[in-house]
Amino acid sequence: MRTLGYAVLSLLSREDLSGYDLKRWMERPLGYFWSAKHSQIYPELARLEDEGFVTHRVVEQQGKPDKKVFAITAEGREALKAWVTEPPVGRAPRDELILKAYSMWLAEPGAAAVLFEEQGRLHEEQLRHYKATEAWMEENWGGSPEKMDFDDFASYAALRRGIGYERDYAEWCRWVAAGLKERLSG
Amino acid sequence: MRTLGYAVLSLLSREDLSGYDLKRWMERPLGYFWSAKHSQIYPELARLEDEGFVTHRVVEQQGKPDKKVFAITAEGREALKAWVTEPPVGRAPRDELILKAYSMWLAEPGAAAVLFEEQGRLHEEQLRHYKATEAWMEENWGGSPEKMDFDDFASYAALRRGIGYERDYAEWCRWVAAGLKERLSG
DNA sequence: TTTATCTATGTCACTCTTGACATATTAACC
DNA sequence: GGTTAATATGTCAAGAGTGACATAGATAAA
Repeated sequence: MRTLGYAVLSLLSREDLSGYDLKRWMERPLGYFWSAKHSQIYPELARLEDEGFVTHRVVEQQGKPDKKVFAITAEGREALKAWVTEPPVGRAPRDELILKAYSMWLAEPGAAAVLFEEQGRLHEEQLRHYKATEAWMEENWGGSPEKMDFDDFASYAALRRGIGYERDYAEWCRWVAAGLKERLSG
Repeated sequence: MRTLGYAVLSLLSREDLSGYDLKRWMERPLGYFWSAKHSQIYPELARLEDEGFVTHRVVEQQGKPDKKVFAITAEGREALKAWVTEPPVGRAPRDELILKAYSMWLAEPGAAAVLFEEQGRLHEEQLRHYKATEAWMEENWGGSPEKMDFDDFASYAALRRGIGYERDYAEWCRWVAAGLKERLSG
C-alpha cells in the first residue's frame, strides 16, 4: 500500500470520517506533514474498501447532502499498526528556497534579502500558530507529555516537529538576510 | 520553466558540466535539497537547449567515452537571476516519519522507540557529515561568512540550512524515543 | 577472455499528484 | 427568483518523478 493509504487509515483510526471530512483533515492539521487533494482521497477510499481496510455506511443529514462515512476495519488497523514501526521509505528532499539560496550570489543582495525576510516572516507566522496549538494541548491534555493519553502524545509529538522545523527555518532565513545586508554596504 | 530547469541552471552557472556530471551533483551535494535522476536530467537539458538557456559542445576524452559539455547562456543566466528573488512556489510538505509519529499510539512503545532511535542516528550521521563540510568551508573560505566570496557564502548558507534541519530532526527523534520509553515502564 | 565497473547518454512505462471539469443538495443573501 | 457559498462525491488529462531497459566505450581484475 502507498503512504497515502496509511495517511487515510491514520485519520480513520481515530474517528470515522467522510471523504469530505478527510479532505479537510488533509488540508489542516494533517496536511502540515502529509497532504492530499480530494481527487486523490476518493479513489484511495475505494481502493482501501476493495482491500478490506475500510467500510462505509451512507448517512442522511438535515440541511446538507447525504454522505458516506468510512470506518477502519480490524484488518486496516492491523496494517496501520505494522506500518508504523517500519522505517520510512527515503524520499528525495526538495526545498526550493535552499536552491534559491545556493544561487543568490547571482542576484542583487538587497532583492535577495527582501525574499529571505519575507520567507522568514511566513515561517514565524506558522510557528506562532503551532505555538498557540501547543499551549492549547498542554492546557487541555494534562500539562506535560508524560501525563497525556498515548494518542494525544502522538499528536503532540507531530506538532513538536512542526515547531522545531519552523523555528529553525525562520532563524535561518533571518541569518541569510543579515548576511546579505552586510554585502550591501561593506 | 519548472524548478528542475533552474536546478540545472544553478549548477551550470558555476561551472560547465556534462549530463553525467549533473547527475552526480544531483546526488550530492545539490541532491541534499534538490535531487533528480539522469532520466530527468537528459530530457531537461534538451528542453533548456531548445529554449536557448544552455548550449553544448562535444568533448573527446582519453580513456573514457565522449561527452556533451553544457554551458549556460546569457539568457539562461538572466532567467536564473530573475527566478532567485521570486518567492518559491508552495509545495505540499510530506514527511512520512511525522505521519508515523502521529499513529505511534497504535504500536508497542518499545518497537516505536527503536524506530525513532534508529532514525535519530541516521540524522545524527548526516549532521556529522554536514559539520565536517562546514569546518572545511570555514577553513578554506576565509574563516567566517562575512569574509567569503558571494558564491561561497551561497553554498555555505545552503549547508547551514541542512545542519539546522538535521540537528533539530535528530533531537526530535531522541525526544520522541524518550517519551515512548517512559510509556514502557510507567 | 570473460566479467565487472565506471563513464556516458538516452527512452519508456508506470506511479503519484495536481488542477480542471462535472454534478447535486441545501442555506443564506440580495 | 437568482446568485453565491458550503457540503458532498466523483472523473480525467496532464505533469512530475522513478525504476527499468537499452546501448556503448574504456579500464581493471580474475
